[in-house]
Amino acid sequence: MAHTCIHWFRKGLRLHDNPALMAALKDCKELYPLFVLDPHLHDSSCVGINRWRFLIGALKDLDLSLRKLNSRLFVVRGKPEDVFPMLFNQWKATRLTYEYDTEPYSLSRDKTVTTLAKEHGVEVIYKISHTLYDIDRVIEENNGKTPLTYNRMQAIVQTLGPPKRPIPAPTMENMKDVTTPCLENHEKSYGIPEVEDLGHDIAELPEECFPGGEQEALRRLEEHMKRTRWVCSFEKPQTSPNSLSPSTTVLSPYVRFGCLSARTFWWRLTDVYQGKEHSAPPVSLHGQLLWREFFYTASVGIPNFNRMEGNHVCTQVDWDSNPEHLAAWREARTGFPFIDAIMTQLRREGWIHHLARHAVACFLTRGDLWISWEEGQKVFEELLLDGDWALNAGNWQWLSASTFFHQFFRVYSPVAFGKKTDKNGDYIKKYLPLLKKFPAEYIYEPWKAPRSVQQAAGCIVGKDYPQPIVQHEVISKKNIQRMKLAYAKRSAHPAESPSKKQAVKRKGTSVIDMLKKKHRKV
DNA sequence: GGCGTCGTTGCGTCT
DNA sequence: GAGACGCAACGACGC
Repeated sequence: MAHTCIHWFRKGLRLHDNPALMAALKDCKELYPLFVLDPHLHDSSCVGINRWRFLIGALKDLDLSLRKLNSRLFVVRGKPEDVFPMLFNQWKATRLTYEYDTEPYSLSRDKTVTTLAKEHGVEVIYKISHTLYDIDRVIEENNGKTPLTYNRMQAIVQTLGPPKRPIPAPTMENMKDVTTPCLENHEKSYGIPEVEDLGHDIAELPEECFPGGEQEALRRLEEHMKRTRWVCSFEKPQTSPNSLSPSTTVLSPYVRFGCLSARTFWWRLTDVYQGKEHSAPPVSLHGQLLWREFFYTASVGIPNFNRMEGNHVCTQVDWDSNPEHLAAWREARTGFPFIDAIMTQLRREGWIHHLARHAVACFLTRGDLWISWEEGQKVFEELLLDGDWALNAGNWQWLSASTFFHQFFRVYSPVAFGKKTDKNGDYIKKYLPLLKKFPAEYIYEPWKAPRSVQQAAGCIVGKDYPQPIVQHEVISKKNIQRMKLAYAKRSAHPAESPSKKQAVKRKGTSVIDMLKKKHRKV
């Protein structure tokens, strides 16, 4: 039987390494490539203008690639549970394909849509291709426990072997019996939205640094893979958070939207490494992909992963609620030029270096402002092009020393850290031109400059640029003590403690182990 | 259960 | 300029 198939693009905005799309093309007579603008996911309150533009770029690129295969992309607005019953009927669909996703919202959404599909007699096929591995399989391999360290993660992955090889994009040969019924008013009914459609003010549209789309992703990948020596010697901690142009690949937004397949990236790196001495995880580029896998695994295995409450591995901390401080951080007016420059770059370009994220995240949480990592998570979710649910939640927990990382006395200085890689403060001057004329010795702490120096620089601290909102030397020491207290409370309540919890869990499974042993004896 | 080791990327000071 | 050390001492994991 020849199928009428809807392939539902969500993440996975690409043609290469797209097994669900290939499954759609099997025994297919009519193909409807679909993207649903879901109000739950595509809302201006949680998607910043840069991310919205990136998505639109990715969709336009996808449509362009589909046209080359005599097909088109259909964009439909609405809740999936409303959209699909309508489309199943209208298109007389017999099959629905999509790429599996592990986010809690995606899981519940897909469950609902699958039920609806069954009610309409539509077969559902999904494939795993967003992550290197089947995440459930990773947890299973670890005896059902979620790995909480990278080392453990590496050990599991070792037993699983290398990830599957990516598959090529469909060709005209795959499409020879397939048509996409398109009407003349396709643009009107199923067109791709424009940037202004989400209600952002396009007059404030910053310059686009990282255009979305699969073609750009593959171009960018190849551009970097040509740099064999750089790839082989790549060590993340050695790259600079405050260089004037990115010191890393900036492939993360493309991997996040699935414009670039993680497996394609992985195996392309393997090609480059072939026969050469090269760096290794956790610091290598392979290592970076494994970090992504690590946080995806944690996000699947740990309930309430994006929250402190109800998250049993997360240290419970009595964070302050301080709307003024939070706003100052978000709006780049903390009075610490290094922090403010990073937050400016984030808002303007949608990407900041990983270590820059560390600096501002530590500052917001355990370092200085003592504000919940969940607040930071929201801001990153909105502004980062690569804002990924699992990675964002995982890294915020890491940096706030709530989960995974526990050496809370290692605090990033908003003054000293940036100096290590940018003594003159060129990065600060790029993003905060107000401070352009400040001499290098005061650029990280302009409030220390004598009045005459401030006047000569044309920028008075307290008038043109804010006073620092906290005294870092004093407050960071105090916060280490507060962190210590939070940890003490944690170990005082064994049920809340992750290690004890795991122990309880182990005890629970030991019953099963006993039963197993008994079974073996029988 | 106890103990030792290790942990992607801190800072400031000393040599 | 690079490396070692004290800071005060965390949890996860493995044996």
